Amino acid sequence: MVDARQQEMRSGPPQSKTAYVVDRLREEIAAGIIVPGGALRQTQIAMRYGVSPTPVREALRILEAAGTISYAPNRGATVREMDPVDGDDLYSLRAEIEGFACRLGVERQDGTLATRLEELADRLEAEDPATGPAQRYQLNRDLHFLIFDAGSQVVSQQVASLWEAFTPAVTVWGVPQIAERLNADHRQIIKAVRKGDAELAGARMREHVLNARMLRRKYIG
Amino acid sequence: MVDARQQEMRSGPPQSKTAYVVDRLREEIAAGIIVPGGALRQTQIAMRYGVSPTPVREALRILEAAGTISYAPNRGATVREMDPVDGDDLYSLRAEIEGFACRLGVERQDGTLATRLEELADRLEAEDPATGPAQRYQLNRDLHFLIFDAGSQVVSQQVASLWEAFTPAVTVWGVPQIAERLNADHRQIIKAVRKGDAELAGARMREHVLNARMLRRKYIG
DNA sequence: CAACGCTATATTGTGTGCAATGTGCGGCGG
DNA sequence: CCGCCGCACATTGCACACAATATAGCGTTG
Repeated sequence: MVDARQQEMRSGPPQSKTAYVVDRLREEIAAGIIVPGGALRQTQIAMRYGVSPTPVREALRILEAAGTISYAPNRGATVREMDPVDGDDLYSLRAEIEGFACRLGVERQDGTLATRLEELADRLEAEDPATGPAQRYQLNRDLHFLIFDAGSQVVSQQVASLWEAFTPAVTVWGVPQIAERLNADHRQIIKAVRKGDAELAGARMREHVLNARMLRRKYIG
Repeated sequence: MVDARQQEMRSGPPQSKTAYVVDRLREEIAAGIIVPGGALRQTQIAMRYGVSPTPVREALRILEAAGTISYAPNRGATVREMDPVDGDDLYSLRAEIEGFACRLGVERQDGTLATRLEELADRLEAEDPATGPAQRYQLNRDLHFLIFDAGSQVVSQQVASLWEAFTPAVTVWGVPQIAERLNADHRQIIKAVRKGDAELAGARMREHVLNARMLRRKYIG
């Protein structure tokens, strides 16, 4: 047993090795340690994480179903690479879906939502830029799903599945100009949430995602 | 080896047993042979389909990621049951997504789309009601994805993943009044496709799905 | 009599071995 | 010298055996 694994699994309830491998692979893909197009050899991954190939295979199936990796029968898995057009399309789709999910969330919110969002936005803006994009990405994600979860679990899950197909998007939070703009968007959305104006919040969320699409094109290419 | 399996696998290129099990489970869930809430015992399924538990486990992971079944650690999988509110929410989400996907498809279509759609609509309306809803459901699905695939592969895949979470919806095609109305909707959408009016087609697709939601509530819910 | 704990059983979770499949290199023939 | 065939290796796919975990039923005890 490798130390790293026990470290990781110490916190929280004991999870299955399959779940553990899924998490680790997601992390490493998001962090760019495993590059798009790179082959994922199951025996190699198994040794790397100190587990047998069986849970690795299950993890790969899960990631494939989520769209994070692509799978060729008898030839193994590779990290999915996305051409720019597809990336734009996925952002457009996100804009539509998250606009809707946000509307639903604001319609059905209890009174505490806006306050909890502000707290998250504070922490997000306070993040030290030196810590890398991963932290900010995670906080951003939490912020979005705080709204969606207030609406409908099933809808929120579907949005989550869309984000899975999209892990490389972490990188946008590495560009200060982008982060600044997206944070400003968040504040506008939260204002609408506080007013309880679901239509407005939804529309702003939609614009927010379209902004992210535009900014990514502009600064990252 | 059970005959049934060889029968099934004879057509087309040899697929993995995991894929085979996924297909079979989907079928049986869609057909109502495996009822929502029903437990899915992996050893039982393995024997039933003449494979070992290993590919069954992988299939269950895939279906779980797709949202078709839900999974409790150490306690096994059950066919996901959807309460009416969640069903409505999912239809609403589908309306937004498919409206967008349809817009995209019509914008990017080549000249043959409308004709191919009409052909499918003809076959769908010609279906003998006695053959049960599964055939019509499948044709309906083909019709929808013919449009979506004309737009963006990645978007279409995301729509597909949403349909997966939704297999029990087959039943709507068992009610003649519903089928009739949905067929009429299709014709209206196809008219807009033929005109190349992406906005209109998208709006009609959106309405079409909202109609399905309403009809399901009225005749089934 | 009720509630608790324990044990027996069923089911899932993981590791390991081997078969099936695909890939790349080296030799053979043109 | 170039192309093709076939063999050896690497990798995936599947089956099976065993370990870990949850559940149900029974007996015991307050």
